[in-house]
Amino acid sequence: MSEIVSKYDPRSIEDKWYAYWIEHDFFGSVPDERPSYTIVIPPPNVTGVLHMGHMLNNTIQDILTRRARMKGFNALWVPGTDHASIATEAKVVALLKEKGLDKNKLSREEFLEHAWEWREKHGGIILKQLCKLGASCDWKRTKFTMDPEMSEAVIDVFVALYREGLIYRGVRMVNWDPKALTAISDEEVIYKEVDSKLYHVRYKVDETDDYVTVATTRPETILGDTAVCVHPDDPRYRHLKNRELIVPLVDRKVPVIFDEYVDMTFGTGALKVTPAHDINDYNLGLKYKLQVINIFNDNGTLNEAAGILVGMDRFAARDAITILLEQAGNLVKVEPYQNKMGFSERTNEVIEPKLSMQWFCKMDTLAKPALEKVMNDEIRFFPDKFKNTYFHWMSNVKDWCISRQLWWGQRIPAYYLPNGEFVVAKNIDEAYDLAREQFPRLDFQKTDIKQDEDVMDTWFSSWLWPLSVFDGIRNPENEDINYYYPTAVLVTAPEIIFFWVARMIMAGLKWKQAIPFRDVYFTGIVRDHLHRKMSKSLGNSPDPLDLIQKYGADGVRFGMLCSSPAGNDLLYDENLCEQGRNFNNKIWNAFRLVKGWNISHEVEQPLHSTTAIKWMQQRIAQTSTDLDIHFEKYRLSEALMTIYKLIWDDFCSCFLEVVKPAYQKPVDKDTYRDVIDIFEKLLLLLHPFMPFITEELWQGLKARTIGETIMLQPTPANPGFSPDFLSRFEQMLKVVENIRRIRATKNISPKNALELTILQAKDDTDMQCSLNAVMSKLCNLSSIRYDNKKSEGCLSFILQNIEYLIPVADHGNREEELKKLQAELDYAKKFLDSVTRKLSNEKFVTGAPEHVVNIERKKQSDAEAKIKLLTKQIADLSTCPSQI
RNA sequence: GGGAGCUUAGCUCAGCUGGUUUAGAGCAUCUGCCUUACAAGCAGAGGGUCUGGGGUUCGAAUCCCUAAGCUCCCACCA
Repeated sequence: MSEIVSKYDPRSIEDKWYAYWIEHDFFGSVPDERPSYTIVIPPPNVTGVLHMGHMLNNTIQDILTRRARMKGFNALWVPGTDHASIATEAKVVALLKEKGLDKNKLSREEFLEHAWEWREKHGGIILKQLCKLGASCDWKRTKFTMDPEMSEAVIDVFVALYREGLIYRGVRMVNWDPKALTAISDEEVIYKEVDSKLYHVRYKVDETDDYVTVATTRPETILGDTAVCVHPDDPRYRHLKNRELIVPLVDRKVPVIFDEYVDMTFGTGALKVTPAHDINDYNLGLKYKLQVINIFNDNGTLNEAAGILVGMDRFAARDAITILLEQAGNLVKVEPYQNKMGFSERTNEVIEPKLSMQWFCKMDTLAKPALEKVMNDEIRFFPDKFKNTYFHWMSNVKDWCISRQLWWGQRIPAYYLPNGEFVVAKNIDEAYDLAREQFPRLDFQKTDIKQDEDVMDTWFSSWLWPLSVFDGIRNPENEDINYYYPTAVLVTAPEIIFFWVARMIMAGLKWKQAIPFRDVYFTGIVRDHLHRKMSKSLGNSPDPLDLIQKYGADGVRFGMLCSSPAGNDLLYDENLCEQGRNFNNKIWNAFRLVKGWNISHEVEQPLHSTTAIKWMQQRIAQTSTDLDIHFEKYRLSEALMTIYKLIWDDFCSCFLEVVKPAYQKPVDKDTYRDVIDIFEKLLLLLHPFMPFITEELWQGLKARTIGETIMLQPTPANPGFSPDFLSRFEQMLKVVENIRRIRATKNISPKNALELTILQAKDDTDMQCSLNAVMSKLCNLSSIRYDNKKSEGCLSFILQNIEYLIPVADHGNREEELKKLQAELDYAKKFLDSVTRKLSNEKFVTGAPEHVVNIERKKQSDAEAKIKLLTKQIADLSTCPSQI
């Protein structure tokens, strides 16, 4: 125990306990008889550095894991990182550039060496940062999506799916990233609204002096035009049947085609067709067998096929072409135009639709069962509104482009023979054997076989994650996979519901015939208090490690969780962490108080303590029940708030105030024992949310032996509670409040004892005596008297139709008192009115259920009684000319 | 263009199948206190016609319609 001071200092404590937990392997898990509770981490990119989104996401996972552990599950949280092909490769390329190295001048092997070196050096940063947060991952099980056995599983899956016909190779229009020089999937394209221009360009009709004007946002693609399309019903263009047009600048003759695809109302109703550079044009090209002219190099510059401006970048070419068109008199007009453009998620480069040979994974047969499992709630989404999103996407799912023109990743296991034929196999040896078998007449050596240059999409390894971390692909019946799978819950962001969540469900059903997780908890986006997304470029994202340094991991965890129901964005404000830190401090000081007491074996346990202990125990039992419900529904912030109030309001503000001994007096041993016991239970309930301070105090509360930890204690047993007792206690606290209000308004020091008179027949039941004892302690009452008539010189209040009197020397302003009473009376009358109106409505009395009517009747009689009392008070006060 | 969701106190949010709701919480605010655990605190107080308008019902924050504002997702409109 460090020196006890009034300010809690997490820094001296957190690292110590984390090291202790690691040392004793408390996070570790191996299969046993207990039920399993598994979470696999959404693997952060190896390039990643901890940001606020990770903080939120991983705090939630840690809370769920720790809670499950204490609930008697064999809980396992599997950590790991993702190789993130594009992001990492871009990073390594940039780093090499700094060193004066050009990726293109390196061999594949050389580049990969650099990449691995980079990942050895920097790849684990984010996981170390998670330790600071208190993450209770089983680090011995840390996986990386490019670990040899993980990669092997990916290759196995590719080969198997290929043999089943679910993976195929084909020429398609793909989203090309001219900066990263790779195709990317539809999900990696982000569409943004941009201000651009609509260019109206005229094409000469061959063998006439006529012109046709088309509207385009991309005049540079004119160089690749191979047709102009108009609507068959468009009267403006009927005369163009069988005509040809001349493409400006390149003087190519192209046909006019007629297709209903064209929107007659847009622009001039004539559409230029560039099959190589637009998906719709491509489709038209297929339909009308148009020539396909690719005018771009992979890096987005014009190639030889463009004919002019060769080598110029596509955007520079746009300006150049515009000028050329204008000079030739073919630019009719240019107007401002808003349209959506696709950008690469990774490089933010404008996507270029490009025709290329790629590998695809067929989705429809995989998607169908995966859709069902969510729609029938076998997999539950929290919040469930994401079911709609999921349904929509899964019902219209398109094939997945899984090849990437990169080096960092699992290389496509397709092997090409010199003549262009290929086989798909796990490795070169198998490929060779297979090729021999399939092409017996071909003459080739093993060294003639060349593996495909491309790697697979990162998500093609991540979709296997819940299986592959347990080696469930290569070894489908091993002990781990059968014990830990399906996992309990996936905690992730809604942005990757298609990238990842949907595909994991498909993979789980395909390879293990079972769902990968029972629940999915979608976190929101972390925003600043101005509702702006936290981002590097805005500079509004605090460094989580700085926050931990300032407020402690427990404080930050509190801040993250305090206001973030599933699916809701978290409006982060440093103020929340401050609240968390204050809470730490509050608990810390409660601990100081209790541990500072002298214990006496002679003193009897006072009645007020006995009563308060009984109450506190029952409040804990009641709260435990609430917590179970909150956790079941993933209402984590509500769960935290529930404990927060239990500790701050009930335990500190009320309970400790009752049981704490008078100044410099000792506490009796029974009370001490029970207080420690109660404190311990509270720490257990709080532990999943604030692991460090709870461990520190739990260790200090009683003598513990090395190797003990709060982490592995079971949550407190729930002995049940009496709602009647709790509500009586609650009412007593209302009396306390009123007495305090009188003290506050009349400036009566808490040191001056007061006499309380209750206008009621004497109640000396055990229960009432107990409650009175507590009340006396909390309000510093010298006596509690029962009477049937009012004495002079008192201030009074009414609760539950019982009048309470406190004698007060300074009687204060009678007018003011009258005014207050009158206001209270008015309120009561109005209330009675509304109740009476309800009750005199025959339809209500006959229509409403009996218990509802009874409630109203009770309200009515209570209100009547209250009015009577208030009226009497007012009469007393105004007839008595000068009280006291 | 299609779809989903949101709008309750200054802020962030609860409010489950309509009925102990003339609406709760935390934070913030205000007042009084450096009271012998804690000023990162204690005690007390104020604050909302539940976005507007209609409707259903004995009864609506809750269900329906409608208007406005905001947010997100999906889609190949040049």
